[in-house]
Amino acid sequence: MKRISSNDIARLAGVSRSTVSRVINGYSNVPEETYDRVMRVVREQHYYPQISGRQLSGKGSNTLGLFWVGEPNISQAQFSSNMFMIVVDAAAQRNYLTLADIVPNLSEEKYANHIRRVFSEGRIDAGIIIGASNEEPLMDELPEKGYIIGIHDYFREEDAQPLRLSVNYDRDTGEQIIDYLYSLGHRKIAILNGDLTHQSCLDRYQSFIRGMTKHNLPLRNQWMAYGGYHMDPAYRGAMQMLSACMSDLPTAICANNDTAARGVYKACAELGLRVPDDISVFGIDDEPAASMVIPPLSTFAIDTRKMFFSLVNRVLDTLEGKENVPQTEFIRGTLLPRGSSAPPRSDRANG
Amino acid sequence: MKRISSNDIARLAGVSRSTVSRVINGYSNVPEETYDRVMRVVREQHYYPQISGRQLSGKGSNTLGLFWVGEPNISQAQFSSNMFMIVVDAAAQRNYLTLADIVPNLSEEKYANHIRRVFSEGRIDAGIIIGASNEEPLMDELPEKGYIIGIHDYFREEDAQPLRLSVNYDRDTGEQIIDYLYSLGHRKIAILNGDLTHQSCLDRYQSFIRGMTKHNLPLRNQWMAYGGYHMDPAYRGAMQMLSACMSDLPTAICANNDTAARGVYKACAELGLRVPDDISVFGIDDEPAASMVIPPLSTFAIDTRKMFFSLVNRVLDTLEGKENVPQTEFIRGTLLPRGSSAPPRSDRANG
DNA sequence: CTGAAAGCGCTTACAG
DNA sequence: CTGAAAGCGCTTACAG
Repeated sequence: MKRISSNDIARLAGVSRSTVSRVINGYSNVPEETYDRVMRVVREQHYYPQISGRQLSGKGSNTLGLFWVGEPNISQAQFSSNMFMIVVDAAAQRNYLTLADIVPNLSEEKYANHIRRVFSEGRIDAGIIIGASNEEPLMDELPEKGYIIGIHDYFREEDAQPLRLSVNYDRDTGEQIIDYLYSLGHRKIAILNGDLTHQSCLDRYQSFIRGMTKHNLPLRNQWMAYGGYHMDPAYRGAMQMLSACMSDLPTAICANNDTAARGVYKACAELGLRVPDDISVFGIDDEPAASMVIPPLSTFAIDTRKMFFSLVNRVLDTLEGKENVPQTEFIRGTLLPRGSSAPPRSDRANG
Repeated sequence: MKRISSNDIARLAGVSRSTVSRVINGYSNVPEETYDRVMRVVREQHYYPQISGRQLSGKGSNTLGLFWVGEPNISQAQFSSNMFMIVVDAAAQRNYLTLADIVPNLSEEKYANHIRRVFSEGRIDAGIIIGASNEEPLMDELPEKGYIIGIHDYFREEDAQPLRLSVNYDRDTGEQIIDYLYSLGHRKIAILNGDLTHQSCLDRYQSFIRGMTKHNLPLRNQWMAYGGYHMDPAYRGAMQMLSACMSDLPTAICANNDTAARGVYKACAELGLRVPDDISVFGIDDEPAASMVIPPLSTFAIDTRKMFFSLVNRVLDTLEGKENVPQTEFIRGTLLPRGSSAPPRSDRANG
């Protein structure tokens, strides 16, 4: 497979490589006649300059990195699996290609090196990172080295870094859910947390607490547990929590996301607790399945597309030298009550 | 951001760039002592050679292209959205990065050029293509130009092309579904097709016909319609078909995939037809929601992961010069009856 | 075993 | 307006 080079185009068009380059890059100092002559040959030959040559002479790669930190097999978490395509789409709309890589974690040096390598080899102009914990040192190192990164779900108020951008979830998600459950009459509410080193989980947890405190609701240890992001850990967390307090059950339980809420459904079914008759269940995300489960899951809808378009656009703005690009943005979600939440039984009996 | 070059490493290690290159590339003719000295500096400096330099001197990019042809907003079709991540994962397992791009279609020259450009610029060593129709001329042009491509759901028996690989679905999917429905007692079966220029849809359609013919079942025009891949077109297709033959309804309806089957659910609900009491419904794919809808959807489970691992591995094998790599593979699926299919009412009344 | 040199395909001051 | 030349960061025959 012999590739055509700018030399071939130059020869065919009867000009020098310099001129070919000027035409390709749309420089102004080329007379129309020359431009047309060169451009015709370029089109005829389907010529596109080798990116390696371009890059070596100082141009960018027009490529956005996308690093997924975590399990690649996310069939259970439908919500996450869309993120990939949304980032590619957002980048494509600005004429960037997306170079994607998956690493299981960042704590092992070899995986962190994976990311260092992609930046260092000059394959990408900037990177999007999904799944990094808020304490990940690489998120300091990369921007310090001069690389522009955009991190999903990451917030560091104290030390801003001009080259580190992020996008975040509503910080009062938990409070909004508690407010709603409170308005239904719930006073005994349980929380199933995610991984608190992730900003959103911490925010949600704190915001649940804020809501509970505001309404003077009891914060009981046995009504708090780890549930994670997937069905299995949430199922186990809910089983353990609920079976330990069968004599004094909460009337509602809030999971860290919809997939975890489905784990709660499973635990409830197994313990003979009906949703929402015996216990109300809330998720977060509004993943496609949320409206299809029985009963339809009450949740807090997240606009993933909006989140990643905001992040990608701000990263590319920064890369292209735009000034005053906001470093982070909190994308507001929407409370979306469905059949899985109802007034607690005692209330309904009374009213 | 000043990057370190092989020159810097050479200087720090007291050798020439040639030797640095030999060490980096693991050539055998380097004494251990030299190797260690250079490698220590490489590690200390977190040095990774610029790919543009490497590529220009004739090395590959270690990158696999991934081209998605179609709607980027696939929130409705959960099944497809996993494909992206699976390809990235499969490539990562073989130490390739994945360069992804989305184009709405291939019939417009500008989008076809998008793909030509990515290959031509030397960004990728080979490419995976999802969503190309079986008649797409670009699928001939690319391998003829010397590019290795792996196409999802593409089959051309007549003219094989050594550089064109593909992965395909079961060719008797439809027949297996018909066999099962027949065994339940169904004799009046309707089909909702997808886009017949896509190999799988054509295969499914032909295989439905084969099954119907085998069992001497009637092939009626009014029991065949276009339903596509998404809820809306399937809903419309089912509405139109069913409302046109209310006096002589089919007892079962087969959709082209699970998402389309959910459109059929919606149409049935609207027409007052109960699933499966009045009509059985079958999907294909076994997407996550299939087991969650009410009633749980009978379907034909596809192992997407297996499909794409087969495709990616064969493409990379071919790229790496392996001999006798199979050009295509048909990945068998599994019939998965659930609550949405049952014997037709007349049978149950009788039996 | 190892260095000096050529070459890969571009872009961009520089000179005219 | 345009060409010749230098330079980007690698790898790889070639010589020694």
